[in-house]
Amino acid sequence: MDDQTRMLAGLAGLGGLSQGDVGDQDSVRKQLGQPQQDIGDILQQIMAITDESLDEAQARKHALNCHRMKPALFSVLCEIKEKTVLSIRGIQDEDPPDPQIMRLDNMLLAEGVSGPEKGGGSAAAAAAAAAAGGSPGADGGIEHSDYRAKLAQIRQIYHSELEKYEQACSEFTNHVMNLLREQSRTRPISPKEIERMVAIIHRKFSSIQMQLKQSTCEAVMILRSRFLDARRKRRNFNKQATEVLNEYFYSHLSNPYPSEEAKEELAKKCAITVSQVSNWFGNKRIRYKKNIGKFQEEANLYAVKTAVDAASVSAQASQANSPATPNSGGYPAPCYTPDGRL
DNA sequence: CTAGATGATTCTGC
DNA sequence: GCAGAATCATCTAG
Repeated sequence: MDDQTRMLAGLAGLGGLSQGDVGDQDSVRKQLGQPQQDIGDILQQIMAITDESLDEAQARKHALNCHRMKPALFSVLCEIKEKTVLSIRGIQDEDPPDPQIMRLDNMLLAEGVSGPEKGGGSAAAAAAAAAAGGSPGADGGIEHSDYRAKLAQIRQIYHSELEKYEQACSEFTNHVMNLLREQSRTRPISPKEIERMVAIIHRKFSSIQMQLKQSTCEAVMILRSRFLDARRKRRNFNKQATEVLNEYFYSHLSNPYPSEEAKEELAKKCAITVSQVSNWFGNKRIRYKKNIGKFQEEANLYAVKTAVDAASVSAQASQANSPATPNSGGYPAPCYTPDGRL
């Protein structure tokens, strides 16, 4: 039995007919005794509403609302609705928060785009600046503020777009809700259905929002990578720092592995970080080993230097340890004479 | 502009 | 976690 027949049967039932009498629409019409206002006509009128002007439609709607058959039709619709809603239920279960959107939210929060205005942004910028390496000076500051400015720009665009979406979403939701409330006078619409419709709309808008979040994340990543690449924008250590490091290296050539304390001391002397000292020694060891010949001259130079220093120190305290390398094992020593000549 | 130098990063083995 | 090695990206002298 299709819906329309069921509806007619329902109406017939309401009109005091027995089920057995409901054979076809004609018999219903006959039994109702209203040939000029039969159900088919009413349905026809409902269908035609969409083709009419607003005023006509309003008038027609009013006429339908006042029609004596309206409550009966309404209850039949309710009955049909009940069935369909039952079949729909279960499909539309509450879905858990989208992990994708959660990931994007977390990232935007961490990058200081969606979080509180001051905290995250500058923190992220500071992190980027810190990652840029302990290169002290004006450049770090410029990069820092530049990064912050760019991030603020992204943040602003993100928020204005988000606001637009939210506004559009709430406007659209209101509009749909009003429409549904209005329609609920002519067809059965439960508050739950309205709720579900609102949820559907929100889902649609949140998928749009996800696109916004995604593109914002991409923008942040591009910005970030640009600034993280800047960490490779290195500065050579100044001459004095290189000298201090070389002095230590060549005077400890047998074991050019400064202890943690020695590294700290060197870092302080050279105004660089301990990890930079480690990098420097790492690079130096490998490059020295690879091409001892090339470093020979430099090695001799520093050997003389340390020898001279040692001499002046030993003049004051003859028992003091000479910084000159005894060179027992470890890296090959440069060949030099005690007076500094090759 | 280019080659070499140099600081930083990444990968691998211990 | 550290050191060695390879590699990257930039700096710098010519």
